Amino acid sequence: MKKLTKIAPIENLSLVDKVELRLKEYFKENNLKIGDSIPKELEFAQAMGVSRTSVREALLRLRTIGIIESKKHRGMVLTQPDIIRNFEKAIDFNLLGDQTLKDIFELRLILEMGMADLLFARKTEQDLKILDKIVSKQEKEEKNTNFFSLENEITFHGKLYQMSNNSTLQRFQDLLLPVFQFVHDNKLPEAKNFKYSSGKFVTHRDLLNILDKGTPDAFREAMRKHLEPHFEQILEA
Amino acid sequence: MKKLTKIAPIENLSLVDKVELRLKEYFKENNLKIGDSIPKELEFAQAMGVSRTSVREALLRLRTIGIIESKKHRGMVLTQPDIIRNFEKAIDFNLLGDQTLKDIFELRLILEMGMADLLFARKTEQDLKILDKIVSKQEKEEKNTNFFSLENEITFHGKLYQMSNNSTLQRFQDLLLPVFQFVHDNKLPEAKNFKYSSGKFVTHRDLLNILDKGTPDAFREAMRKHLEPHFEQILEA
DNA sequence: AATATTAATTATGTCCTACATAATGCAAAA
DNA sequence: TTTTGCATTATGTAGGACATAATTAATATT
Repeated sequence: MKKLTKIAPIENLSLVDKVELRLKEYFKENNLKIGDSIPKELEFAQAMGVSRTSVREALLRLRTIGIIESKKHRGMVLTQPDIIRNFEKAIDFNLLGDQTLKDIFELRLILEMGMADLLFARKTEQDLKILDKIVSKQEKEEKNTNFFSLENEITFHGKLYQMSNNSTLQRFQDLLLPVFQFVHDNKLPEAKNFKYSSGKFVTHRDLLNILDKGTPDAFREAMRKHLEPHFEQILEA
Repeated sequence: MKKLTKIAPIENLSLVDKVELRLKEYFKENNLKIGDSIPKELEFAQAMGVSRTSVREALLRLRTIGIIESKKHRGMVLTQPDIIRNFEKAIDFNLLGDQTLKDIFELRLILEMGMADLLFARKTEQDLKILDKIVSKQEKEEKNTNFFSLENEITFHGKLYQMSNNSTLQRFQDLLLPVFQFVHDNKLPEAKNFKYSSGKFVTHRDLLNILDKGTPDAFREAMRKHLEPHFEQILEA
């Protein structure tokens, strides 16, 4: 099919798309910040020469993302978008495809491998005590076994995320966990009775001891061994 | 203030919130998957006994997130949500607060520290050649200097993300980069003329050599040194 | 004068009806 | 068989009306 080189493409933005772009320009031109009030729906509609319905639909997009918040009688203000919220909804609707699930599973592993320096910089005595409690409880339940328990993993590692003192990371992990668990339960059928196949077995106790008295490098080495079952599965794919 | 224990809380979900919940239930009850068609706006409105406008607002939320896609004359289908898209918009509107920006800056570092195993598992000869070109070009420009260049960082590390073969991570990085750059340019005033303060200087060439012939552990150690300027800044805060 | 109550106003939330528009399907003509 | 024209379809847009929660102002009570 030969392209028509003399005919320019027709702009096919919908009216609501255009309104949204105009809103963005308006916010930038006026240097609006989080917390600032913005004009009313009717004011925007009149200024743009469109119906309130179209303005409403554009604003509704921004509301969904979290860029604005609206109150009856008061109007609307700019808010900091919650960058995790819509990720939550995607998961809630069970609409992530296999490839994305796999990506997220890997992303979780990458984060676990990458957070050592933050943990060492930000650990407190209180944190270590709580971790000790978690590990002691897990040791009682497991009794010298190498079986992999996802629930214990989630408890221990969840605490590590908390210790990072990075709230975005924590919120992100709250979402990664269900995905991780879903993939683990449904897509990796051999995982449930998994035993460590090679190398030294690194327990949560080992990790905690290093976190208490070791170095970030040593922690990374140990974490890699600890996560070996998962790495084995994804790196062979 | 003593709670009234005999009075049940008033449900204050808006009508559109309720419609959204019903839609979610409907999708789950009918086991709908990506690509499946869903009923028309009017059909939903009639079935739920609400106006088309309220259904439209609920559907518009889902459309914004990417859960559904609508076509004139054809109706709507379920799609895999693009989990990165709304993150893009948050950045586009310049509405992230300082704390979130800092979190994202750290998140980037964590990802860099964590991706070694994927790189080693998925590197190709082609990848290494391209990296060699990138590094050679950078070496020509720099000529035995320890100055930190953000642009070179972005080029080199961007290629690493690509090599991970994890599309979510790549898309995520496309977003992290502008934030990283913004924070670097605007929030870390000392960064522009930064020199390495301690330890052995690890270049992109060093990293590439290890990636070619070394181990993931060695790569992690080297990467940590390479990223020392950034880590210094966040870990002292 | 201070406080409580009521009324008025405000701006978003919801509803309804009508029409516009892009897209598909079908029938007729070439 | 291919092209054109028309009818139908379902989302997109418009405009008006009313509902509702929340704020402000006015009035009544103490």
